[in-house]
Amino acid sequence: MAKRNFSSKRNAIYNAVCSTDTHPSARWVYETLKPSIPDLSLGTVYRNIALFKDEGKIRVICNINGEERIDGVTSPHSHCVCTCCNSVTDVDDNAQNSDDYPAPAKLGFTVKSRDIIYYGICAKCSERLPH
Amino acid sequence: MAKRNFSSKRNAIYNAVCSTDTHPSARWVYETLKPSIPDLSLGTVYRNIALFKDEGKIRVICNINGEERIDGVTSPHSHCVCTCCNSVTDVDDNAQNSDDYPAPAKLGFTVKSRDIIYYGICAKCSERLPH
DNA sequence: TCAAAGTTAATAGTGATTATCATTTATCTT
DNA sequence: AAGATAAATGATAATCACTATTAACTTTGA
Repeated sequence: MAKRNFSSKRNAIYNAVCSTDTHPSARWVYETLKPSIPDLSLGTVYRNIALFKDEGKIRVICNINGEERIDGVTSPHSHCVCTCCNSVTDVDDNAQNSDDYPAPAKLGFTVKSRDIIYYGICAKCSERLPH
Repeated sequence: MAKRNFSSKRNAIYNAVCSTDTHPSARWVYETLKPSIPDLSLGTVYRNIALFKDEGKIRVICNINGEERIDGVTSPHSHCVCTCCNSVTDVDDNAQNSDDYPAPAKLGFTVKSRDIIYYGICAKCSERLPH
């Protein structure tokens, strides 16, 4: 039997993560919800994010400047990380359409998931900066 | 003109990183060198690792349990991260042999580098654990 | 020998994350 | 509706990786 969910704050946190494509940090979620839920505690945000991770409802994308960035979309796709503005954006990558990874398998490594991250400069930063 | 290097500790730290394929953390480097260099300070390890990063002599692979894991090999290759024992191992991946990433480029994203990480269970853990 | 530049140990500080715990809230009986 | 139980939370302190500071020590080149 699935665990029931008694908590409106938990829902709010999950919805906040899922309703953005910014791949937010825990602090972003906290600061975003705080105005509409004034008695929200940062600990609650961390606690529930940890819960969602365990449940597989969200995934960790990367760690930028010591902050973990998460994603509510768990279907396979890749990410672009801008080393200038620290934005994390989605990118559909044909390379993702595979379940077979011969190179790790050859080493006896059982692949559960694969992450591809492109590091570089996003479109906005390219425009803004001198060429 | 390249900055000169007057420091034997700096060399020891760089050599420690390069002479292992464990993709160590700063703490690992510190604890590995401490017996032979008793007056080594953890701050020195962090400071020099930051320096090597700036110089492009080492790269950051991932962040496991809050710890940054680094690699002295900067030529393109992928990594396997065991979610059981936290080992990080190299894997040669044909997918690395490309300089052209059409999917991010389509979004105006300029790719500087790409990281592929396979998450799963390493050979040792597979043997050791019940099937 | 000497001064300037490089490097360091020791230490304190920072910021993200986690643990603790008393309190509040929701659910389940009766 | 009321009491019992379990779930969830806020507030706070603690932890842990990492960074900054600073005074002392080294190396170099003159």
